[in-house]
Amino acid sequence: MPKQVDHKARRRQIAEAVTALISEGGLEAATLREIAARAGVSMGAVQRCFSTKEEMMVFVHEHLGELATAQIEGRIAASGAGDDPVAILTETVRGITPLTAEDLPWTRAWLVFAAQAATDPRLAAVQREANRGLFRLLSVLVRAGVDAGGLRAGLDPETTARDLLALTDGLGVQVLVGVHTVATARESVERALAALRP
Amino acid sequence: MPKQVDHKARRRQIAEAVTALISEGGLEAATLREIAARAGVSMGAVQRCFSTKEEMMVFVHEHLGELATAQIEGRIAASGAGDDPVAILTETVRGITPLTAEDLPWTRAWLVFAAQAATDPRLAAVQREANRGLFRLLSVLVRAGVDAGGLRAGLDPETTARDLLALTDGLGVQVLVGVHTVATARESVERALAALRP
DNA sequence: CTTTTTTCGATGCGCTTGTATCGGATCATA
DNA sequence: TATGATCCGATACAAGCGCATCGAAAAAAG
Repeated sequence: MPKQVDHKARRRQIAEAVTALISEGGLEAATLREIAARAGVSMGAVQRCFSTKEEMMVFVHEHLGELATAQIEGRIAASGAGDDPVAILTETVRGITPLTAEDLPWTRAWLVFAAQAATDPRLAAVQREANRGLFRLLSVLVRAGVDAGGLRAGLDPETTARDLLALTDGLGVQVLVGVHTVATARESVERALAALRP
Repeated sequence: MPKQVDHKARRRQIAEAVTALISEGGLEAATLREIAARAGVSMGAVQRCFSTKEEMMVFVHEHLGELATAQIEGRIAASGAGDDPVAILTETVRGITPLTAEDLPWTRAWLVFAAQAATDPRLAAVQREANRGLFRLLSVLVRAGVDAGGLRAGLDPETTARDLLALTDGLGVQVLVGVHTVATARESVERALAALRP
């Protein structure tokens, strides 16, 4: 048997390089040569991990989604939410909102991918599925929260979930554009969450 | 004197071609050759209107902003709002929200430009100024509405304006991604506006 | 009708991109 | 240690990009 390399790890490593490049200089800055240089590997290594660039972009998109999921789960665990649906909902919403300056890089990358997905059918499928998954999660949490009495009665789960997603996405855009700051975004999302409680 | 062409009109014509191409295939679809073909002129004509492509993109960005302004003013005039700040606020917010399927093309183009502005300092200045203008307008309208009694007392003008902008931007993203539809976006924005009234 | 100035459409150029190719280095196995 | 499959890094290549150039066409002025 010949030399063995950890493909999974390498793909992640490359995905992080792509994310960093995109958040700094947009899609056009993410060329194969720049990606290889940033990831610290050769161009040939990148080509062996992804047979085409489109396949790479799909993977990066999915990887970004997984990072978001990890961030959310980390928040839930760290907050000791247990199985309180309201606490889980709170941390989930916080996890997808730019709350500090450290969140700006992935927020920029997320915006670029969202724009790309709006005009590219293949990425649209990935983005759509990720967003629908988030939508379903929030719906379930809102319904459970209402049933448990932690949220206002009469709250429609799906409407509430949709509006929460719209708010966090909008905050992301507005923070990047400079109308909102991370501080006002934080206040805004806390106010929206507080308004759901009885 | 030699042949004369209407540069202003041509620039608008090219800007509309660029917007259409971007809303169909993203930034990468907007090459000089495609733009010229779509606008029905030669590549040389495009080059005489804009000395560089970046200058063209800035103009297109500004043009998109002017279209939005025109759409808002058209709504205000058509609704017979007069000088009622609440009615003007309502039509302004509606004007920047994707309410029907016809709004999807410019929503896509707007998202692409927002993403581009997040990573390109020159476009960022344009986008930032446009958004701040909108923010100031909404702030003034909210303050006037509160003073006139058409909006809830105790409403902070700047906070309310920021949140309205975040909502409309978020609705744009979510509609394009497929979580919201134009119908639910319409309901959502009307609900948000209704919540401001006393 | 001639002249002159601007616009037009086309072509060429240098550059960068994504992808394909290939000899040599590398390491588990026999 | 010899072997042979696998990975590496560099280079080659075609395509497409934005931009520059140039002769021909067109129209107002003499």
